[in-house]
Amino acid sequence: MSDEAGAALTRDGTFSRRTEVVIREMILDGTIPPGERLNEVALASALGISRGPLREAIQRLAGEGLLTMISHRGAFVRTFEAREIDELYDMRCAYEMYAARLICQRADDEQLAGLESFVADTGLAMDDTNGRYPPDRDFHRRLLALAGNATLERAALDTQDQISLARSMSAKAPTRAKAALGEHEAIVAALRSRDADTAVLLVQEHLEHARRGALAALGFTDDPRKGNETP
Amino acid sequence: MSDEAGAALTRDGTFSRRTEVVIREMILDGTIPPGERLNEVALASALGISRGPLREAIQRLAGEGLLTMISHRGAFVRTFEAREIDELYDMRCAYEMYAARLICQRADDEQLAGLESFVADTGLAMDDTNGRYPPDRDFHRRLLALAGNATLERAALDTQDQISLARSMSAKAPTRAKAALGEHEAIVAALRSRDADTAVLLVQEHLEHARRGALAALGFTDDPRKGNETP
DNA sequence: GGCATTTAAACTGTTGACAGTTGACAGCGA
DNA sequence: TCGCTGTCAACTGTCAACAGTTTAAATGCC
Repeated sequence: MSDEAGAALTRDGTFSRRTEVVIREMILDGTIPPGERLNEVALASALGISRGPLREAIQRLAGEGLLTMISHRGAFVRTFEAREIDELYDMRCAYEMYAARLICQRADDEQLAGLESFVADTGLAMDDTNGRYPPDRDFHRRLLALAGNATLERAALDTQDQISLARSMSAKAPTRAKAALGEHEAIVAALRSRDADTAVLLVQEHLEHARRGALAALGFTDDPRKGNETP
Repeated sequence: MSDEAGAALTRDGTFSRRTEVVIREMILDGTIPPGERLNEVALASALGISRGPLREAIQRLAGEGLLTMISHRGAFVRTFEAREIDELYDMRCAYEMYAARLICQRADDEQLAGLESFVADTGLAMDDTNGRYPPDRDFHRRLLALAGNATLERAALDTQDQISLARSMSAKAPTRAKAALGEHEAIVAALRSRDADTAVLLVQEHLEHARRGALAALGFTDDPRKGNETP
């Protein structure tokens, strides 16, 4: 990333796959902001490859929901309507609520202890974060990993990436760091006592809070299921 | 589909997109069975196009989980281990359990009445189906549509397609048609009375039955979370 | 005859060039 | 000045050919 673009894909593998990860990083970095078009000839020459493998990488990223493709007009970094963000949070709910259920069945105590100490450590480190809470993402990643379902984990991480991209449309940060930490602690406690119903409920409530925070930060004040308004 | 391959993509749109739907149909049809390789030059010439747009279609289908790509070896119609099928049923559970919850909140009585009459009609039509129950797929499609979340619906349908492909690895049909019908009726009843918790539970049980039936039909007898065995 | 090694065919990954489309700009007319 | 039209540059969609890898046959050796 700090390298020049052309040198960024000198490792092994096909150009197509390396290009995919480079562009994904550029999108999630903000190097290419939402709404911006990917000029194929410019991007290909910047990456030192031809348009063929670049286009293949673009197809895959579009399938992941990070790019929007319009016929004869090109690929654009995806932008999100309020409705779409709301739907993505539904997805997160579906994934993580079920993951919590799986964890109660499958995860061993050692794994849960690891998650618990992670929450404790990040709680100590969090003092003057001005409402930001960077470990939140990692907490959810670890949670999903403990469910022991690689398919579910990947799908959920893709959804996380889309939400992350959507949030990058606004510079406003969430302001509920301490609340989020407390909710994480409560979720872990429920998991440790293998209380699936409580864990699922706590995950749902936690994500509902996150949903409202995200929609507010992006300036979507109304109910996204009614009408749309741009910030 | 009944046309020759070359004439199958004469409608409007780009070659790449038309090729994508043609190949998806060929995979789900069984025209190209699981495990078979897609020979790019042969397939491209059969479709009357060049390898470029074909490869782009392949990338997208791989992203959907219908193809497996191996570097320098090509794209293969996906095959599934017991573990992967088990994971896919987890996904279905996550999607449809949450969909049931959303339906209880959002769907209006008219929509639920439509679903109810669909179940009633297919129940009457089902007499001598020898254990097969074709409307099952449509029931779940309708259920997902009523959740009012296009993102969730598409993801769930993709998972359905993957499961359908996995089941095509075996000719054995499920033998629980009447049980499935009864479970559908119970689910609809819970939805109509807006009893979210019951609906979610019934969906989960229904899908657990389907999971066991699928794994048994495919010859996976052991717990897929332990070891693997091929039928 | 069976097995390792070599060789050639087949196929994928990549490239550069061509063709059709889109969007913008200049020019014309009201 | 505003709107319409025709033209043009830029870009995407597509193609055919080249290069490197894999697979399979063919050869040689034990």
